[in-house]
Amino acid sequence: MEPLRRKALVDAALRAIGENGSLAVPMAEIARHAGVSPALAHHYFGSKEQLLIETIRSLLRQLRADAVAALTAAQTPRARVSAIIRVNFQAHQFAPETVAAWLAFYSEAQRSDAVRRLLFTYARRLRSNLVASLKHLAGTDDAARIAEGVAALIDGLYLRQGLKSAPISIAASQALVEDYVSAELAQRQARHTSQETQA
Amino acid sequence: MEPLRRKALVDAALRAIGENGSLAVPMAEIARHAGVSPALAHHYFGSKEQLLIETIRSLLRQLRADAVAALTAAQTPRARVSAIIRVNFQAHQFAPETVAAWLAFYSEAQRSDAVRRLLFTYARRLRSNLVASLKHLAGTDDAARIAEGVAALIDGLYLRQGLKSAPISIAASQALVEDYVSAELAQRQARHTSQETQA
DNA sequence: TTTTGTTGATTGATTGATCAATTAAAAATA
DNA sequence: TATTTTTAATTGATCAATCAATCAACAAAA
Repeated sequence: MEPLRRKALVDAALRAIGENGSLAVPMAEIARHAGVSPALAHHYFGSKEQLLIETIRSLLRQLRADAVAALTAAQTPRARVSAIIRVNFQAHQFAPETVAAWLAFYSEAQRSDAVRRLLFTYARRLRSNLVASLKHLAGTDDAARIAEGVAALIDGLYLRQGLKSAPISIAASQALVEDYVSAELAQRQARHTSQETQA
Repeated sequence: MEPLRRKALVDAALRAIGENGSLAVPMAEIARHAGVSPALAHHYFGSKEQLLIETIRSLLRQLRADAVAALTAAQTPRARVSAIIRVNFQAHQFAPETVAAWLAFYSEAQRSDAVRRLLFTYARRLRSNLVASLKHLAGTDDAARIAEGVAALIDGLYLRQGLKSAPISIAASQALVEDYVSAELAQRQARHTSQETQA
């Protein structure tokens, strides 16, 4: 029973948080979503905070699995970059409830060290993956800079999607990031070429 | 007394929210920051929600004033774009307490229509200002796309700053956005030139 | 019988909001 | 000016609601 209940409660927490747009959703509501009593949620997770942390872990685990799969399929460095971008814009990542949950977690990171560590670890891995691929396409400095830009763009587009007043679609958001990478690489290419011309 | 108290309470709310990283800060703590009793805060604002809304209004008002000043000083379209970017990266906008408050407000926008409307209005004005200037430098479609990119970049860099695990400085963040604009405009220029060559 | 799963009832703490009471300031009146 | 009256400012005390957490009790399975 235990693994079943744990999964059901984690899924229920994500759903409840998404619906509510806040981590301040009562344990009772989460438990109701999972079809159990509030007492049982405490029995298995000990505290609300622990359940929330497990919920974030579950989100990140899924994201990582998707990323690994996408990266394995990609053959060239440029394709790897696109794969990373694509994973972050996957449909279920952009589902309103998921976006709402992410936003709530980011906000919570300001108070909880544990949550901050989790999000930080994810951010580092994302950057690391991006830099590794970009290094084949640009110098170390440019790779780091572009990686930071891509990560910020993804976060920003995510945030704006969360406001629902989104002026652009998911596909357009993804295209915007792709375009950023292309423009930056092209600009670097041009700089490089002009330097050779000058020399 | 009334205007004095209102201002003191709004400032106190911003500070308390920033310190706490959440809108869930008790009215009593906000009142304490302002040196008055909790009852007085209710007396002047009626409810906690109203005080929070006035607090956001105050933030947006300041930002708008800064933007107007910066835009007035800028002479060329490109300088206007830089001015808008610069204002958003002003030191006091990046103060930890301000970033924390912004994040909390974004999260709150998912629940409160009033808050969402306020943030949406600000986002629309930012976009409008950007597009107006960019139209002098690129076509309508490109202008809209680049404006969205700039806005998303600003939001994303802001978000990442909020996690404190910021790998890059404020100046570097600002430079990154500037570079995005330059790269996009250069890419457009290149596309345009090659088309002429082909023709 | 022992272990595991499960819940209803309850508790203790937090907190937004209210209100009667108090003080201080201002206005009106003598 | 002095006195009374009215208005504004302010607070301590308290209420009512919410909620995480606990626990004793019960059911089911091993």
